[in-house]
Amino acid sequence: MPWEKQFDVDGALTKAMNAFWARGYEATSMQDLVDCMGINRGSVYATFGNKRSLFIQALRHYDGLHRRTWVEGLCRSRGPKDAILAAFEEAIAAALGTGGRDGCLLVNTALELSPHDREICHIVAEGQTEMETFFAHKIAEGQGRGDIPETVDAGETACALLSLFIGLRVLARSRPEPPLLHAVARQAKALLE
Amino acid sequence: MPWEKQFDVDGALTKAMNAFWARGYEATSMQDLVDCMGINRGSVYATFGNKRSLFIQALRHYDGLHRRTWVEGLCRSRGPKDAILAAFEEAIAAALGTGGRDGCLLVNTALELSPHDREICHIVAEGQTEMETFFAHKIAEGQGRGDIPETVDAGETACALLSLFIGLRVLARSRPEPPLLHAVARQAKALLE
DNA sequence: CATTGTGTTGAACGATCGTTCTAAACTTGG
DNA sequence: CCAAGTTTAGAACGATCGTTCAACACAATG
Repeated sequence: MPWEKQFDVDGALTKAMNAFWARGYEATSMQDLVDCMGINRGSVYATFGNKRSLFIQALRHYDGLHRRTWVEGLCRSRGPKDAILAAFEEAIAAALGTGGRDGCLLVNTALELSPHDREICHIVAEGQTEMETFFAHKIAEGQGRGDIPETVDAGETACALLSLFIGLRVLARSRPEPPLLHAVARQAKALLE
Repeated sequence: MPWEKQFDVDGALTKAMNAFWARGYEATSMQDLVDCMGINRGSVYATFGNKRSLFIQALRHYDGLHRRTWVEGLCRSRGPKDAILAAFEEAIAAALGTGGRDGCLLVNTALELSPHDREICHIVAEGQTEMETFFAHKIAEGQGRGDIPETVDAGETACALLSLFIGLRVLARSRPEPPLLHAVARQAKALLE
Protein backbone atom coordinates (compact mmCIF):
# COMPACT_ATOMS: atom_id res chain seq x y z
CA MET A 1 0.00 0.00 0.00
CA PRO A 2 1.80 3.01 -1.24
CA TRP A 3 2.35 6.56 -0.55
CA GLU A 4 0.45 9.16 1.34
CA LYS A 5 -0.50 12.44 -0.25
CA GLN A 6 2.38 14.80 -0.88
CA PHE A 7 0.50 17.98 -0.27
CA ASP A 8 -1.40 19.39 2.66
CA VAL A 9 -5.04 18.61 1.92
CA ASP A 10 -6.37 20.97 4.56
CA GLY A 11 -4.09 23.74 3.42
CA ALA A 12 -5.14 23.31 -0.18
CA LEU A 13 -8.79 23.41 0.83
CA THR A 14 -8.16 26.60 2.77
CA LYS A 15 -6.60 28.19 -0.30
CA ALA A 16 -9.57 27.14 -2.43
CA MET A 17 -11.89 28.55 0.21
CA ASN A 18 -10.12 31.90 0.07
CA ALA A 19 -10.42 32.00 -3.72
CA PHE A 20 -14.17 31.29 -3.60
CA TRP A 21 -14.49 33.75 -0.77
CA ALA A 22 -12.91 36.58 -2.72
CA ARG A 23 -14.51 36.05 -6.10
CA GLY A 24 -17.55 33.81 -5.70
CA TYR A 25 -18.34 30.46 -7.24
CA GLU A 26 -18.96 31.23 -10.88
CA ALA A 27 -16.17 33.77 -11.24
CA THR A 28 -13.57 31.36 -9.88
CA SER A 29 -12.35 28.96 -12.56
CA MET A 30 -10.73 25.58 -12.03
CA GLN A 31 -7.58 27.12 -13.49
CA ASP A 32 -7.64 29.78 -10.78
CA LEU A 33 -8.07 27.08 -8.19
CA VAL A 34 -5.29 24.89 -9.57
CA ASP A 35 -2.97 27.90 -9.57
CA CYS A 36 -3.75 29.11 -6.08
CA MET A 37 -3.95 25.69 -4.46
CA GLY A 38 -0.47 24.89 -5.72
CA ILE A 39 -1.29 21.33 -6.69
CA ASN A 40 -1.94 19.64 -9.98
CA ARG A 41 -5.18 19.60 -11.85
CA GLY A 42 -5.54 15.85 -11.57
CA SER A 43 -4.84 15.93 -7.86
CA VAL A 44 -7.64 18.41 -7.34
CA TYR A 45 -10.14 16.15 -9.06
CA ALA A 46 -8.77 13.01 -7.40
CA THR A 47 -8.97 14.58 -3.95
CA PHE A 48 -12.00 16.85 -4.06
CA GLY A 49 -14.12 15.62 -6.96
CA ASN A 50 -15.54 18.23 -9.27
CA LYS A 51 -15.86 21.98 -8.86
CA ARG A 52 -19.19 21.95 -7.07
CA SER A 53 -17.99 19.27 -4.66
CA LEU A 54 -14.84 21.27 -3.96
CA PHE A 55 -16.92 24.34 -3.30
CA ILE A 56 -19.17 22.50 -0.88
CA GLN A 57 -16.15 21.19 1.01
CA ALA A 58 -14.68 24.68 1.06
CA LEU A 59 -17.99 26.04 2.34
CA ARG A 60 -18.15 23.46 5.14
CA HIS A 61 -14.51 24.20 5.87
CA TYR A 62 -15.37 27.86 6.23
CA ASP A 63 -18.39 27.11 8.36
CA GLY A 64 -16.31 25.01 10.73
CA LEU A 65 -13.01 26.85 10.62
CA HIS A 66 -14.18 30.44 10.59
CA ARG A 67 -17.70 30.81 11.76
CA ARG A 68 -17.89 28.20 14.52
CA THR A 69 -14.48 28.85 16.03
CA TRP A 70 -15.08 32.55 15.62
CA VAL A 71 -18.32 32.35 17.57
CA GLU A 72 -16.60 30.30 20.27
CA GLY A 73 -13.86 32.90 20.46
CA LEU A 74 -16.47 35.61 20.90
CA CYS A 75 -17.76 33.92 24.03
CA ARG A 76 -14.38 33.38 25.65
CA SER A 77 -13.71 35.83 28.45
CA ARG A 78 -16.77 37.88 27.59
CA GLY A 79 -20.19 38.26 29.07
CA PRO A 80 -23.18 37.32 26.86
CA LYS A 81 -24.09 40.87 25.92
CA ASP A 82 -20.49 41.77 25.11
CA ALA A 83 -20.20 38.64 22.98
CA ILE A 84 -23.05 39.88 20.80
CA LEU A 85 -21.60 43.36 20.52
CA ALA A 86 -18.17 41.91 19.75
CA ALA A 87 -19.64 39.99 16.83
CA PHE A 88 -20.61 43.26 15.19
CA GLU A 89 -17.40 45.04 16.12
CA GLU A 90 -15.23 42.27 14.75
CA ALA A 91 -17.22 42.09 11.53
CA ILE A 92 -16.65 45.81 11.10
CA ALA A 93 -12.96 45.50 11.92
CA ALA A 94 -12.62 42.72 9.35
CA ALA A 95 -14.40 44.78 6.70
CA LEU A 96 -12.29 47.86 7.30
CA GLY A 97 -9.01 46.03 7.84
CA THR A 98 -6.42 45.39 5.18
CA GLY A 99 -7.76 42.00 4.15
CA GLY A 100 -11.30 43.28 3.97
CA ARG A 101 -14.04 43.51 1.37
CA ASP A 102 -14.62 39.77 1.23
CA GLY A 103 -17.43 39.81 3.78
CA CYS A 104 -18.72 36.43 4.81
CA LEU A 105 -18.58 33.43 2.52
CA LEU A 106 -21.88 32.13 3.84
CA VAL A 107 -23.63 35.41 3.12
CA ASN A 108 -22.06 35.68 -0.32
CA THR A 109 -23.14 32.13 -1.07
CA ALA A 110 -26.64 32.73 0.25
CA LEU A 111 -27.19 35.19 -2.56
CA GLU A 112 -25.24 33.56 -5.37
CA LEU A 113 -26.18 29.90 -5.06
CA SER A 114 -28.87 29.26 -2.46
CA PRO A 115 -31.83 29.67 -4.79
CA HIS A 116 -30.32 27.28 -7.33
CA ASP A 117 -28.74 24.49 -5.30
CA ARG A 118 -30.58 22.66 -2.55
CA GLU A 119 -27.56 21.18 -0.77
CA ILE A 120 -25.69 24.45 -0.69
CA CYS A 121 -28.84 26.25 0.45
CA HIS A 122 -29.07 23.80 3.32
CA ILE A 123 -25.53 24.48 4.50
CA VAL A 124 -26.10 28.21 4.32
CA ALA A 125 -29.43 28.03 6.12
CA GLU A 126 -27.88 25.92 8.84
CA GLY A 127 -25.11 28.42 9.43
CA GLN A 128 -27.61 31.26 9.55
CA THR A 129 -29.82 29.37 11.93
CA GLU A 130 -26.87 28.71 14.23
CA MET A 131 -26.07 32.42 14.24
CA GLU A 132 -29.68 33.11 15.12
CA THR A 133 -29.65 30.68 18.03
CA PHE A 134 -26.30 32.08 19.15
CA PHE A 135 -27.92 35.49 19.43
CA ALA A 136 -31.01 34.06 21.12
CA HIS A 137 -29.01 32.11 23.69
CA LYS A 138 -26.79 35.02 24.51
CA ILE A 139 -29.81 37.27 24.99
CA ALA A 140 -31.44 34.76 27.33
CA GLU A 141 -28.16 34.34 29.18
CA GLY A 142 -27.80 38.09 29.51
CA GLN A 143 -31.32 38.35 30.87
CA GLY A 144 -30.48 35.71 33.47
CA ARG A 145 -27.62 37.87 34.65
CA GLY A 146 -29.57 41.07 34.52
CA ASP A 147 -27.43 42.55 31.72
CA ILE A 148 -30.35 42.64 29.32
CA PRO A 149 -33.86 43.70 30.33
CA GLU A 150 -36.63 41.11 30.44
CA THR A 151 -38.72 43.26 28.14
CA VAL A 152 -36.55 42.16 25.23
CA ASP A 153 -38.06 39.27 23.29
CA ALA A 154 -35.12 36.89 22.83
CA GLY A 155 -36.40 35.06 19.75
CA GLU A 156 -37.60 38.12 17.88
CA THR A 157 -34.56 40.18 18.72
CA ALA A 158 -32.30 37.35 17.59
CA CYS A 159 -33.98 37.48 14.16
CA ALA A 160 -33.40 41.20 14.02
CA LEU A 161 -29.76 40.86 15.04
CA LEU A 162 -29.24 38.18 12.40
CA SER A 163 -30.75 40.40 9.75
CA LEU A 164 -28.74 43.40 10.92
CA PHE A 165 -25.59 41.30 10.93
CA ILE A 166 -26.15 40.01 7.41
CA GLY A 167 -27.00 43.50 6.21
CA LEU A 168 -23.79 44.74 7.76
CA ARG A 169 -21.75 42.22 5.79
CA VAL A 170 -23.45 43.23 2.56
CA LEU A 171 -22.90 46.91 3.24
CA ALA A 172 -19.31 46.17 4.13
CA ARG A 173 -18.83 44.86 0.58
CA SER A 174 -20.42 47.79 -1.22
CA ARG A 175 -20.19 50.74 1.17
CA PRO A 176 -17.30 50.18 3.58
CA GLU A 177 -17.84 53.52 5.30
CA PRO A 178 -16.96 53.49 9.01
CA PRO A 179 -19.77 55.84 10.15
CA LEU A 180 -22.41 53.75 8.41
CA LEU A 181 -21.14 50.44 9.76
CA HIS A 182 -20.73 51.76 13.29
CA ALA A 183 -24.23 53.18 13.21
CA VAL A 184 -25.55 49.71 12.44
CA ALA A 185 -23.57 48.27 15.35
CA ARG A 186 -24.89 50.93 17.72
CA GLN A 187 -28.46 50.17 16.71
CA ALA A 188 -27.83 46.49 17.31
CA LYS A 189 -26.75 47.42 20.80
CA ALA A 190 -29.87 49.56 21.20
CA LEU A 191 -32.02 46.51 20.52
CA LEU A 192 -30.67 45.03 23.75
CA GLU A 193 -31.71 47.94 25.96
CA MET B 1 -31.68 57.97 -43.27
CA PRO B 2 -32.91 54.49 -42.86
CA TRP B 3 -34.86 52.33 -40.63
CA GLU B 4 -35.61 52.34 -36.98
CA LYS B 5 -35.10 49.35 -34.74
CA GLN B 6 -37.54 46.51 -35.22
CA PHE B 7 -37.63 45.34 -31.63
CA ASP B 8 -38.63 46.96 -28.37
CA VAL B 9 -35.34 48.08 -26.85
CA ASP B 10 -36.85 48.72 -23.45
CA GLY B 11 -38.61 45.39 -23.42
CA ALA B 12 -35.45 43.55 -24.36
CA LEU B 13 -33.56 45.33 -21.60
CA THR B 14 -36.25 44.32 -19.13
CA LYS B 15 -35.90 40.69 -20.17
CA ALA B 16 -32.13 40.87 -19.75
CA MET B 17 -32.62 42.46 -16.36
CA ASN B 18 -34.85 39.59 -15.28
CA ALA B 19 -32.25 37.04 -16.39
CA PHE B 20 -29.48 38.77 -14.45
CA TRP B 21 -31.84 39.17 -11.52
CA ALA B 22 -32.59 35.48 -11.31
CA ARG B 23 -29.16 34.04 -11.90
CA GLY B 24 -26.56 36.74 -11.34
CA TYR B 25 -23.97 38.18 -13.69
CA GLU B 26 -21.45 35.38 -14.09
CA ALA B 27 -24.00 32.59 -14.27
CA THR B 28 -25.94 34.29 -17.06
CA SER B 29 -24.32 33.66 -20.45
CA MET B 30 -24.71 35.74 -23.56
CA GLN B 31 -26.49 32.74 -25.07
CA ASP B 32 -29.02 32.84 -22.22
CA LEU B 33 -29.50 36.53 -22.84
CA VAL B 34 -29.86 36.15 -26.60
CA ASP B 35 -32.46 33.43 -26.03
CA CYS B 36 -34.52 35.27 -23.45
CA MET B 37 -34.31 38.69 -25.07
CA GLY B 38 -35.72 37.28 -28.29
CA ILE B 39 -33.38 39.22 -30.54
CA ASN B 40 -30.30 38.29 -32.46
CA ARG B 41 -26.80 38.06 -31.08
CA GLY B 42 -25.51 40.86 -33.26
CA SER B 43 -28.41 43.13 -32.34
CA VAL B 44 -27.58 42.72 -28.68
CA TYR B 45 -24.02 43.84 -29.25
CA ALA B 46 -25.04 46.62 -31.65
CA THR B 47 -27.58 48.00 -29.21
CA PHE B 48 -26.10 47.36 -25.77
CA GLY B 49 -22.39 46.85 -26.32
CA ASN B 50 -20.73 44.01 -24.47
CA LYS B 51 -21.98 41.91 -21.58
CA ARG B 52 -20.77 44.20 -18.83
CA SER B 53 -22.28 47.23 -20.54
CA LEU B 54 -25.57 45.38 -20.94
CA PHE B 55 -25.52 44.47 -17.28
CA ILE B 56 -24.89 48.04 -16.22
CA GLN B 57 -27.80 49.22 -18.34
CA ALA B 58 -29.97 46.49 -16.88
CA LEU B 59 -28.90 47.51 -13.39
CA ARG B 60 -29.75 51.16 -14.01
CA HIS B 61 -33.01 50.02 -15.57
CA TYR B 62 -33.80 48.10 -12.40
CA ASP B 63 -32.80 51.00 -10.22
CA GLY B 64 -35.09 53.34 -12.11
CA LEU B 65 -37.93 51.01 -12.99
CA HIS B 66 -38.23 48.97 -9.85
CA ARG B 67 -36.61 50.63 -6.91
CA ARG B 68 -37.43 54.27 -7.56
CA THR B 69 -40.99 53.80 -8.73
CA TRP B 70 -41.48 51.24 -6.01
CA VAL B 71 -40.41 53.75 -3.36
CA GLU B 72 -42.69 56.36 -4.86
CA GLY B 73 -45.55 53.90 -4.77
CA LEU B 74 -44.87 53.23 -1.12
CA CYS B 75 -45.42 56.86 -0.29
CA ARG B 76 -48.66 57.23 -2.24
CA SER B 77 -51.71 57.31 0.02
CA ARG B 78 -49.66 56.34 3.05
CA GLY B 79 -48.31 58.18 6.04
CA PRO B 80 -44.52 58.27 6.50
CA LYS B 81 -44.39 55.56 9.12
CA ASP B 82 -46.68 53.28 7.14
CA ALA B 83 -44.54 53.82 4.07
CA ILE B 84 -41.54 52.42 5.94
CA LEU B 85 -43.48 49.46 7.25
CA ALA B 86 -44.93 48.81 3.82
CA ALA B 87 -41.42 48.57 2.39
CA PHE B 88 -40.74 45.60 4.62
CA GLU B 89 -44.15 44.04 4.10
CA GLU B 90 -43.90 44.27 0.34
CA ALA B 91 -40.40 42.82 0.32
CA ILE B 92 -41.71 39.87 2.31
CA ALA B 93 -44.71 39.48 0.04
CA ALA B 94 -42.42 39.48 -3.00
CA ALA B 95 -40.16 36.87 -1.44
CA LEU B 96 -43.01 34.56 -0.49
CA GLY B 97 -45.06 35.11 -3.63
CA THR B 98 -44.98 32.90 -6.68
CA GLY B 99 -42.31 34.87 -8.49
CA GLY B 100 -40.13 35.05 -5.40
CA ARG B 101 -36.62 34.00 -4.46
CA ASP B 102 -34.92 36.56 -6.66
CA GLY B 103 -34.59 39.14 -3.92
CA CYS B 104 -33.28 42.52 -4.99
CA LEU B 105 -30.95 42.90 -7.95
CA LEU B 106 -29.07 45.71 -6.24
CA VAL B 107 -28.42 43.59 -3.16
CA ASN B 108 -27.40 40.59 -5.23
CA THR B 109 -25.05 42.79 -7.23
CA ALA B 110 -23.63 44.39 -4.10
CA LEU B 111 -22.23 41.02 -3.13
CA GLU B 112 -21.30 39.60 -6.49
CA LEU B 113 -19.68 42.52 -8.25
CA SER B 114 -19.25 45.56 -6.02
CA PRO B 115 -15.80 44.64 -4.71
CA HIS B 116 -14.49 44.02 -8.21
CA ASP B 117 -16.00 46.76 -10.37
CA ARG B 118 -15.88 50.40 -9.42
CA GLU B 119 -18.64 51.64 -11.71
CA ILE B 120 -21.06 48.94 -10.65
CA CYS B 121 -20.17 49.52 -7.03
CA HIS B 122 -21.04 53.17 -7.48
CA ILE B 123 -24.50 52.39 -8.85
CA VAL B 124 -25.18 49.98 -6.02
CA ALA B 125 -23.93 52.36 -3.36
CA GLU B 126 -26.08 55.13 -4.80
CA GLY B 127 -29.18 52.98 -4.65
CA GLN B 128 -28.43 51.97 -1.09
CA THR B 129 -27.80 55.55 -0.09
CA GLU B 130 -31.11 56.60 -1.57
CA MET B 131 -32.87 53.90 0.42
CA GLU B 132 -31.12 55.18 3.52
CA THR B 133 -32.22 58.75 2.91
CA PHE B 134 -35.72 57.51 2.12
CA PHE B 135 -35.86 55.95 5.57
CA ALA B 136 -34.32 59.02 7.20
CA HIS B 137 -36.74 61.43 5.53
CA LYS B 138 -39.75 59.34 6.39
CA ILE B 139 -38.65 59.12 10.01
CA ALA B 140 -38.21 62.89 10.21
CA GLU B 141 -41.56 63.38 8.51
CA GLY B 142 -43.21 61.01 10.94
CA GLN B 143 -41.70 62.87 13.85
CA GLY B 144 -43.10 66.12 12.48
CA ARG B 145 -46.57 64.59 12.53
CA GLY B 146 -46.12 62.98 15.91
CA ASP B 147 -46.30 59.43 14.51
CA ILE B 148 -42.74 58.67 15.57
CA PRO B 149 -41.28 59.76 18.91
CA GLU B 150 -38.60 62.42 18.96
CA THR B 151 -36.32 60.11 20.91
CA VAL B 152 -35.64 58.18 17.71
CA ASP B 153 -32.42 59.29 16.01
CA ALA B 154 -33.42 59.61 12.36
CA GLY B 155 -29.98 59.14 10.82
CA GLU B 156 -28.92 56.22 12.97
CA THR B 157 -32.24 54.47 12.71
CA ALA B 158 -32.20 54.87 8.95
CA CYS B 159 -28.88 52.99 8.87
CA ALA B 160 -30.36 50.23 10.96
CA LEU B 161 -33.47 50.01 8.77
CA LEU B 162 -31.30 49.83 5.67
CA SER B 163 -29.24 47.02 7.16
CA LEU B 164 -32.35 45.18 8.32
CA PHE B 165 -33.90 45.59 4.91
CA ILE B 166 -30.86 44.25 3.11
CA GLY B 167 -30.60 41.38 5.56
CA LEU B 168 -34.22 40.60 4.92
CA ARG B 169 -33.61 40.28 1.20
CA VAL B 170 -30.67 37.97 1.79
CA LEU B 171 -32.66 35.81 4.17
CA ALA B 172 -35.49 35.77 1.68
CA ARG B 173 -33.16 34.07 -0.78
CA SER B 174 -31.80 31.42 1.54
CA ARG B 175 -34.44 30.99 4.26
CA PRO B 176 -37.82 32.10 2.91
CA GLU B 177 -39.61 31.21 6.16
CA PRO B 178 -42.58 33.48 6.94
CA PRO B 179 -42.07 33.57 10.74
CA LEU B 180 -38.45 34.62 10.38
CA LEU B 181 -39.16 37.32 7.82
CA HIS B 182 -42.11 38.70 9.74
CA ALA B 183 -40.05 38.82 12.91
CA VAL B 184 -37.55 41.03 11.13
CA ALA B 185 -40.34 43.32 9.95
CA ARG B 186 -41.77 43.56 13.46
CA GLN B 187 -38.39 44.54 14.85
CA ALA B 188 -38.04 47.18 12.17
CA LYS B 189 -41.33 48.58 13.40
CA ALA B 190 -40.07 48.42 16.98
CA LEU B 191 -37.17 50.68 16.04
CA LEU B 192 -39.72 53.42 15.36
CA GLU B 193 -41.32 53.33 18.78
C1' DC C 1 -34.94 53.10 -59.23
C1' DA C 2 -30.31 53.35 -57.53
C1' DT C 3 -27.76 54.75 -53.52
C1' DT C 4 -26.94 54.95 -48.81
C1' DG C 5 -26.55 53.37 -44.31
C1' DT C 6 -28.39 50.91 -40.56
C1' DG C 7 -30.60 46.41 -38.70
C1' DT C 8 -30.73 41.73 -38.93
C1' DT C 9 -28.92 37.24 -39.39
C1' DG C 10 -26.21 33.18 -38.48
C1' DA C 11 -21.83 31.40 -39.00
C1' DA C 12 -17.43 31.67 -37.09
C1' DC C 13 -13.54 33.36 -34.16
C1' DG C 14 -9.97 32.30 -30.48
C1' DA C 15 -10.08 31.69 -25.59
C1' DT C 16 -11.37 29.49 -21.75
C1' DC C 17 -14.65 26.55 -19.40
C1' DG C 18 -14.95 21.98 -16.44
C1' DT C 19 -13.39 17.50 -16.96
C1' DT C 20 -10.82 13.28 -18.40
C1' DC C 21 -6.93 10.56 -19.67
C1' DT C 22 -2.28 8.78 -20.52
C1' DA C 23 2.16 8.24 -19.00
C1' DA C 24 5.86 8.94 -15.84
C1' DA C 25 7.44 9.20 -10.78
C1' DC C 26 7.27 7.17 -6.67
C1' DT C 27 6.56 4.51 -2.09
C1' DT C 28 5.26 0.46 -0.06
C1' DG C 29 4.35 -4.79 0.54
C1' DG C 30 5.99 -9.20 -0.85
C1' DC D 1 14.20 -6.27 -6.48
C1' DC D 2 9.93 -6.84 -8.35
C1' DA D 3 4.99 -5.99 -8.51
C1' DA D 4 1.21 -3.31 -6.95
C1' DG D 5 -1.05 0.77 -6.44
C1' DT D 6 -1.29 6.14 -6.09
C1' DT D 7 0.04 10.51 -6.90
C1' DT D 8 1.86 13.21 -9.94
C1' DA D 9 2.39 16.07 -14.41
C1' DG D 10 0.53 17.95 -18.39
C1' DA D 11 -1.62 17.22 -22.72
C1' DA D 12 -6.08 16.91 -24.56
C1' DC D 13 -11.22 16.48 -24.68
C1' DG D 14 -15.73 18.54 -26.30
C1' DA D 15 -18.51 22.29 -24.85
C1' DT D 16 -19.35 26.79 -24.09
C1' DC D 17 -17.61 31.34 -23.17
C1' DG D 18 -17.82 36.48 -24.97
C1' DT D 19 -17.14 38.64 -29.18
C1' DT D 20 -16.67 39.72 -34.20
C1' DC D 21 -17.68 39.54 -39.00
C1' DA D 22 -19.45 39.34 -43.70
C1' DA D 23 -23.58 38.77 -46.18
C1' DC D 24 -28.24 40.01 -46.60
C1' DA D 25 -32.82 42.80 -45.74
C1' DC D 26 -34.80 46.86 -45.45
C1' DA D 27 -36.46 52.00 -45.31
C1' DA D 28 -35.36 56.57 -46.45
C1' DT D 29 -33.10 59.92 -49.63
C1' DG D 30 -31.76 61.67 -54.28
